[in-house]
Amino acid sequence: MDNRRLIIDSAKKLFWHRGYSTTSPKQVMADAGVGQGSFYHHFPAKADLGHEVVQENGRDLVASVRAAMEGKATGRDRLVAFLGSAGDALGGCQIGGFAYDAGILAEPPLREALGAAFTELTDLLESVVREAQADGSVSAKLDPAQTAAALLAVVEGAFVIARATGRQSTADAATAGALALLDG
Amino acid sequence: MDNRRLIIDSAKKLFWHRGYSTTSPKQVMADAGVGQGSFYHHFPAKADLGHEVVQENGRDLVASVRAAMEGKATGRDRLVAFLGSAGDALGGCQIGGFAYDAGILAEPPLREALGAAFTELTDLLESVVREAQADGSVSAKLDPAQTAAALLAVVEGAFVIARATGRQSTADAATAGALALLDG
DNA sequence: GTCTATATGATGATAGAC
DNA sequence: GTCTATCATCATATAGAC
Repeated sequence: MDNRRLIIDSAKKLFWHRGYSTTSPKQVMADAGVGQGSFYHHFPAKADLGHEVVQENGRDLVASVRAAMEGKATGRDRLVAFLGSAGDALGGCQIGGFAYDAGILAEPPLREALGAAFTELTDLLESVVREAQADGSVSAKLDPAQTAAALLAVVEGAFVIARATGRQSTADAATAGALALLDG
Repeated sequence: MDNRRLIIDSAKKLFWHRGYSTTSPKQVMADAGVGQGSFYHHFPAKADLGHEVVQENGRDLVASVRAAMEGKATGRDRLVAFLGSAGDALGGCQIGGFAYDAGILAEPPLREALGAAFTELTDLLESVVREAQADGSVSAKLDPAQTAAALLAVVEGAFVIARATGRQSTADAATAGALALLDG
């Protein structure tokens, strides 16, 4: 119905799994089933679509992390739920791959949107670490900001390693190791 | 033989910092200071150069990790030295970015070389975790393979986060947090 | 808003002379 | 081994009709 929405949804999926620079407008049009005229009417330049996609994928990721944490009894359980984000790592992180995409980094608005998404995720995790320390499920000795950063890095790294090796089990090993350290 | 080396060295640097798919043969030629005739004489296709680069960057990374660990008194100190690999994260990991590059993943030989490099790093780290447990500098309760995978993931993730936010300090926070967990 | 036709430059090469 | 010329294809649009 709404071609603009069809374009964005296709681009979100394609930029996520195949990369921004390595996906052409033509591929997006084909996937969305819209013509060139429609595409360039809604997005004068590819970067305009990219900006929208980085923002939406960032929001989606934060929302899915919040959803995965919902209903968990302790702060530690919520952190465990976050580590589960790497449970299907072969497709790559919704936004992590953009950090290595020269086409994203070359465009200041896209770069800023990417940084903002990571900052929001870090802040969310830090607040959950504090909750976990408050309810006694995680050691009070840990620095909340650094612990949150480490957990986010483990998950992002797990995506990288899984894609590099082609084996999901390498991501699972990383998150299991991180959990053991957290509980240690 | 000299131009071949110049081409490889330029490509190693450019593919590392700017990505494989987003760097053209022409850019490599310009950086290396060689002409098209020379380039295609040594590397019939871009992927042939890419294969060489993935292998060399993998070997270089393993070698630099080994060098950083050398002379450290305990296994834990060697792991700390490895965490320091993310001390200059804004340029990206020598091989980590390839995991999100569609042009690398689409070529089986490049993909295999990438996976092999990660496997070698993981194996190296696992052996160091075992040494650390043997000398008492790291808890014997930890699973060596999972702990090694987690530490590698932290470092790879630190590169991703630093590039996404544009701030080295976000990588430093992640590795500091990981060290605290390891010592915890 | 969408269509088709057209334009410009880059990419990843190949051909043949030196 | 290296050079210059050439080439097909693709990426990224723009123009104007409907």
